[in-house]
Amino acid sequence: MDSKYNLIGNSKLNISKFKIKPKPTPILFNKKNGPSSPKKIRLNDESGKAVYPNNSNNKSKISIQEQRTKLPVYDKKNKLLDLIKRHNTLIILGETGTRLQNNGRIGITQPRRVAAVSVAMRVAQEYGNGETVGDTVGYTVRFEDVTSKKTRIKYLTDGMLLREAMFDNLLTEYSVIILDEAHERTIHTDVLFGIVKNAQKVREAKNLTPLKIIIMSATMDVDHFSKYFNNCQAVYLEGRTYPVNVFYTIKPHDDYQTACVATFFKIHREAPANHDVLIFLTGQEEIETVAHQIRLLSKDRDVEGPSVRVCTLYAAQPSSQQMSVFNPAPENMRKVIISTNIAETSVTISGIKYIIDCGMVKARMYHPATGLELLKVQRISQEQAWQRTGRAGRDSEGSCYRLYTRSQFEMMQKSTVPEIQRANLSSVALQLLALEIHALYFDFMDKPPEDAILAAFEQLKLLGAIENTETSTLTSLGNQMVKFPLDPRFSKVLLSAQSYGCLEEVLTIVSLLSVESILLNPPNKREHVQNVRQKFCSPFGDHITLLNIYREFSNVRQNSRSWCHEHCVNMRNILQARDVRSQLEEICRKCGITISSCGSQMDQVRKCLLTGLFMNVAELHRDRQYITVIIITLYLGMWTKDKLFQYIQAQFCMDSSPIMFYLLKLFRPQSAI
DNA sequence: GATTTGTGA
Repeated sequence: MDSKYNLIGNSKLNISKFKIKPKPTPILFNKKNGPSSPKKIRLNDESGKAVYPNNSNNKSKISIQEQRTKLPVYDKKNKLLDLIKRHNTLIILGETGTRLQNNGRIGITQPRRVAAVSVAMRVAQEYGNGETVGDTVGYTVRFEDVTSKKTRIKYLTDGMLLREAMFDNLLTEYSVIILDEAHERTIHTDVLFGIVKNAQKVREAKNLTPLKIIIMSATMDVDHFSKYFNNCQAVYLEGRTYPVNVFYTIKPHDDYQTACVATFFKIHREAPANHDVLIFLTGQEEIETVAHQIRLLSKDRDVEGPSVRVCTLYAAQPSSQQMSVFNPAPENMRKVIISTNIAETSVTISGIKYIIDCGMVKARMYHPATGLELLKVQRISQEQAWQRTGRAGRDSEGSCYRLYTRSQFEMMQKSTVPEIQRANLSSVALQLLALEIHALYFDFMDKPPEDAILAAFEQLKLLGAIENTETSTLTSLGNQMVKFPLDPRFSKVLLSAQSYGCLEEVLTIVSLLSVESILLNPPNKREHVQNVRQKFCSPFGDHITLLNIYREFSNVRQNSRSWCHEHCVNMRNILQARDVRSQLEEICRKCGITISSCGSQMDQVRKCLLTGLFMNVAELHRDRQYITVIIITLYLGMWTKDKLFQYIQAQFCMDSSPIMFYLLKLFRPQSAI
């Protein structure tokens, strides 16, 4: 188990013969005796978890039975089953599918939709008997429920199980809950920890069918998990991966972009053409500039080595471009993929021999005092570093170049701060209140900061979901808000819409605001974008502009793909908005809310938006900066938030008010109210 | 004067 990463390799590099602008510092790497093992124990069969179809095609043609016997877990199957039978809560380190004879369903959660769906398909296939997904083995994710009365093993996203828990906090449908990928510590998994733990306890006390809990994780920090689950038993499953040589730089390099380029060409000169390289950077802009530099330099006559295919990979990209990273390069060509942390867990690419890790990541932070979220580039954790390293050792031996020193590595945090400790908690607080739990007293594995919880309650109070911040019960408005799979601010806007007579419009706008941006802004087509969008622009603000775009999109009868292309609209995201919209519409209908349109009376829409989004109101200052009114008043220390709210409402109703109406998700704030 | 890591209901 300790020999997963061997440390071998040559530390002498010489890259000075390459011309790189700005003038490159030679990047020297050290071979150091790092930790002999990373923080991960994984079984290496993930063929069922391929994120994209291309990836699953390289599944070999051997039978399921043969594949099964080759799994590292195979020999330990009986021992494992025995342990599961004997313990009510169990932590499994490693990765496995499971089957268990019992009454009631087995629920297995995954952080991502694709994983839930593809693992369910694989397990259904394993089950045999000519069954298909939806029979004994099924899955439930948003927009898609492929289960039946027969279904005994149900895969679902962690967010989905959380939603189910809100209507049945004892999870009576299930006799076993398996929380997979628990080490990822998504907000949803973290809340589920407390909910399943409580359900197990209450079911036992009430003499109901016992609930078995299995936590599957790839982290070594078992003690933390075990302690939380009343010192339960933990099992290690040994994995199988190939050794990866790890190198550190001799001295620190602040300019990691240049260091990336230099290191790439060092590898490029030495390695055979079919050895692919994966580079981790923090964001779109960085990726595009490094890609540009590598493209230019690789065409330079003085540069030795095969020709290069440069692929970029980040979530905002259109999916057609994303797919291209899976196409193998021709025989005599090297493929280099430059990616954000999307390639860390969500997208798995085979054939990677080399990793270049810049050691940084862009992370979302939440500032409770102002209620604003921001993205900040910061050092990765050691766990993350090992995760990146591991992307090389999947098919064969590989190497990882870390663009930081050994001692910088040791200074890094051991593990990533769980999301729940750095997020806006208003949604979580609302969901817990639906279970009559006050978030301040919830049994978190890692408690979020108290001021973040209080800020969430403050927000819920301003929205009218609760009467005071100490309460554990919701108002009737709050109870309605819980029904929508949305940020509480958006739920509030939807529920106000009826009285403004504009639900038709608001359904669209809220859907567009709750998905990733539908607007693509390719840097080389800036003028085209401006021209083609002109006709959608509304003097009433960006929300109305978005509404106009959506309306035209839904009027396009044929070939919406080319329409999207022509108008630089992200097809994937606008289709997702359409799905969200119909889901929300359905929920409204079930609540008996009538859907009416305000025609061209856009001030109705804007007033309605304000009922939930008033915290984002900002003033435009002379230096063209937007400053939220909340920040201004907090800074001046004059007003309470209640007073602020009244002020904004009063201002809004006047005609020539100086207040700007501005949201975080807007592409170009332009509208004066 | 300029733009956004990644998930999820």
